[in-house]
Amino acid sequence: MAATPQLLDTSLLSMYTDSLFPAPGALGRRGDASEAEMKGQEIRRAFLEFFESKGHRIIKSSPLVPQGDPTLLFANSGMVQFKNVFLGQEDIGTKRATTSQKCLRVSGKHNDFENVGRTPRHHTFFEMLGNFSFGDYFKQDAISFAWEFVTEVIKLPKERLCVSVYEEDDEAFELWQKIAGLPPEKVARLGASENFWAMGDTGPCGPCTEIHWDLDPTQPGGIEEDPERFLEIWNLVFMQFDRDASGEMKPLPAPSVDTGAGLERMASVLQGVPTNFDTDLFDPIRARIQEICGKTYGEDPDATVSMRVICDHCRSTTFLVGDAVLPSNAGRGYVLRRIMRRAARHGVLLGIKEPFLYKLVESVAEAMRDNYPELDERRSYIEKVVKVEEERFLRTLEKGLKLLGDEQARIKADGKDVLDGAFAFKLYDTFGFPLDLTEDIGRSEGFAVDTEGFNKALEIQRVKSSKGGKFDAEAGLGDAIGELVSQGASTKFLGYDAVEADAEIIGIIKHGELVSEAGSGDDVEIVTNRTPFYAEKGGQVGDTGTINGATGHAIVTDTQTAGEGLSRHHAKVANGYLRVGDAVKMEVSVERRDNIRKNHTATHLIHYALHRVIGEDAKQAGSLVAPDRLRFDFTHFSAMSDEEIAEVERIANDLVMNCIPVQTDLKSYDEAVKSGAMALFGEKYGDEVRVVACGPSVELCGGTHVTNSGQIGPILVLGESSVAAGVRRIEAVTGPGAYAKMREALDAQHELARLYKVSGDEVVERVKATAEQVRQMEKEIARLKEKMTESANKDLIDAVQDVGGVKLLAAVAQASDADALRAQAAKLRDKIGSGVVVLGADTGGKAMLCVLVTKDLTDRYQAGKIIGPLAKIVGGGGGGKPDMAQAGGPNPAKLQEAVGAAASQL
RNA sequence: GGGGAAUUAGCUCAACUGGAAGAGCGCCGCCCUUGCACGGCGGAGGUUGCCGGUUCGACUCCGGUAUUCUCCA
Repeated sequence: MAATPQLLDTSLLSMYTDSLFPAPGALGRRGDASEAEMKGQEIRRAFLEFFESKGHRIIKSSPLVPQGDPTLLFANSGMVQFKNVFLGQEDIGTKRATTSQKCLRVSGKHNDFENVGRTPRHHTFFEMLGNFSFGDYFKQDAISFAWEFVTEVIKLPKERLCVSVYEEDDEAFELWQKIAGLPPEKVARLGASENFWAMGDTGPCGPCTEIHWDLDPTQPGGIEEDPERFLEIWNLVFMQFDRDASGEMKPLPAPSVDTGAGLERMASVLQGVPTNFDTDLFDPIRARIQEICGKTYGEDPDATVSMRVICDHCRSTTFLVGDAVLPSNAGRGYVLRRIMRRAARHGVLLGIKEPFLYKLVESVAEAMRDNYPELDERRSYIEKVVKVEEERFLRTLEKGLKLLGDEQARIKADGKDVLDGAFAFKLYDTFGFPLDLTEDIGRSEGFAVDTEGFNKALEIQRVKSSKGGKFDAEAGLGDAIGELVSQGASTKFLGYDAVEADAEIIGIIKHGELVSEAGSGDDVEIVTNRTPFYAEKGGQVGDTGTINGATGHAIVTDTQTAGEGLSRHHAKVANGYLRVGDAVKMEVSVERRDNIRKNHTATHLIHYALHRVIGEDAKQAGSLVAPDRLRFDFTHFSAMSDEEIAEVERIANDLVMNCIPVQTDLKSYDEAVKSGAMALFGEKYGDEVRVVACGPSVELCGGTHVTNSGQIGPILVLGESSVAAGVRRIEAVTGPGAYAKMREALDAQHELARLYKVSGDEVVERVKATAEQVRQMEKEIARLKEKMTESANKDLIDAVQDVGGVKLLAAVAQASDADALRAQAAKLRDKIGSGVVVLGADTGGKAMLCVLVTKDLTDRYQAGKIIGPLAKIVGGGGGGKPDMAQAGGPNPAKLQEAVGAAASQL
């Protein structure tokens, strides 16, 4: 969202290069003794308390991973968690809010993350201070609040401030002069690209106004003349219009305010330091990096850039892992991996030779402790994740170095000094070896890299990838749902207490469009005002069942959520027709739902048992609760031992056998967490949450459960496996499914016992003994075969003939397969010392031939050449190496003829 | 979601255009030997991830599948 300070353009770099790399001694903060500089934490607190005093509620930062918003990878501004509030789809019980929001930005027009560290103010991770009005106050108050805070609370000198407004926003232009007393030349009118904000092509939008800090007041001119001299510190967005598809802007009935001020740059201004990285927010991190690499920040320009990169990236890394993101090869995890690898790469540039990023987690936690105490709690876990990923990357680099070394030898042998761009790309694309590292090595080893070829290959790959994007079959569905939502439709869920209910159809979607009626055979989405059907959420699959109306009935095959508070029933109309407005009776498939309940409660018990057995670091990383099975993914760095799995299963079953009632309470989030409920981190919860308790297992959960653990029946863990790096999966069955599985296993055991004629508990020993017996017998057979071959060879050796001074042994032998034939021929070859051996055999109706030539003769006779014509005789083909060849054919009757022809081949 | 790779002994990895599955480390046994990565000899350990196809013959080629790595979105 643009409701944020825009990150400075890289062009600033050239202008302020000098201040980017000041002499070491010059790094001190602004030395005004008259005015104690504010610490980052003090700025944050002052901001929140200031707005609290103006009637705002202080709200916690939401996690970096936005909930229920697939369009956004990460929270990138303060307003993200209030999106639905601004749209009027959610009520949080206050019209004024203020936050310090953790944000992450890795791409976008002004902030390619490759720039981070090279400029004074680019970050991937940063904090945004904001105040929000949801249809309450508007421009006048927003401006006067901001001005009061800037000039009276943090006391920035008025003469170094100026503002900008949207060129058509006369109202804001006037207000600044009136409220702040700014002369017109200090209020710049800027165009839409700078000062007009929109959430998307349609929807809420409006003008912005920004407060800027003059970096060099000795220069003449204002923002319009010299934009790069001014540092934007606060952006106020006035959500004023609603833009429709035609581009027409209608005024919103209750205009809103959304503001954002970057904490890091505000601190840099208040502390009088040249870059955000020099603020106290980074003190412990900078100190630790210097300690690790033994270099001094600010001394060497390249090293300083590397340290800044690491400063930034270790914050992103720590917070991302803390919000349950794991490094992976797709989506959010991939972004995390790239950030970490870039940091690791800069570590190498600083001369650090081993994993070090994980050591910075502690420093980040220390620097952010005041506002994010949870980092301390999760520290050991975060460190573990980071270290594992760093080690993985080092392995990747090693592999790449080896490949590069091989290729380097090759180009040197060819007398070239340019590394193929395609090879550099392959190294990068397939093995994750960074291009800049390849270039570095080239520089020291004396070869160039064809970067043009590299970029070409990258472009081809990019086009190929984006073309692969799946056609969005549900695109129309989103629009239809949106229309229903805007009509104020919502579905009340009754399924905690009921499995059937009367309801009214409020929407039917067919082929992505809203229709008024669905006829027999139609595949549709049916939306009702209330429903006992559980819509897939939190891993629990959607319910199935039937919807019956007076004129027809439909079979529900799945239920999904559709945006805020809406459920859609995927159904096929079996007969008759259903219409919007119809009163219907909705019935959930009870048996299926009961099995889901069992599996869901069992999932909680397993989760609890895992914590008991392998510790609190076993964080939930996903789950599936289906009628026939359950799956539970959790973070853990090694395979579980059989004993651990057995222990988890035992604990879970103990809880079942104790028949513990399951209690569900509605509580406030804070109250729930205080009472010890397990909340998933990285998850956003509403103010009121459901707490599901079954004995010692207490979790926040919106799913459906049994009423007593005894109803679950046996819990049987089927296996434990790996899903991704650092994530393990447990699969289990319960109730009837578990019983059937156990019955099956016992039946198999009984069958084995019967076949082996032993009692059930002796089966394992008996099978072991039998396997050993088989092994011994196989050995004995091999020994006997060899003996037989030897005696057969005694006869064959007499058949040696002399062909032009070369010994030739050509004969038909007895052999069961090609391997045996070859072994036999090898024995004969060793016996004759020098010569050619040609053996044929009938192996189960197939003709096999084998030709061996002793090494001293391979320059005159090649086994592969000799065998060709012979193979043709038996109707097949073959070949091999100079000293050994094999062939086969379908005609064993001609074996004698083939072997006889050998002499003529010499 | 789409592309590129990898999967061989307990571990790390070889095996050329399809033609006898190997090395180093580890393990077991024996010998030698009072010290640091001792040395020597011998041995066990393999359904080459799984399923299918092509071929006289597949670790090798083709298709599918699983897992891991990696790039792009």
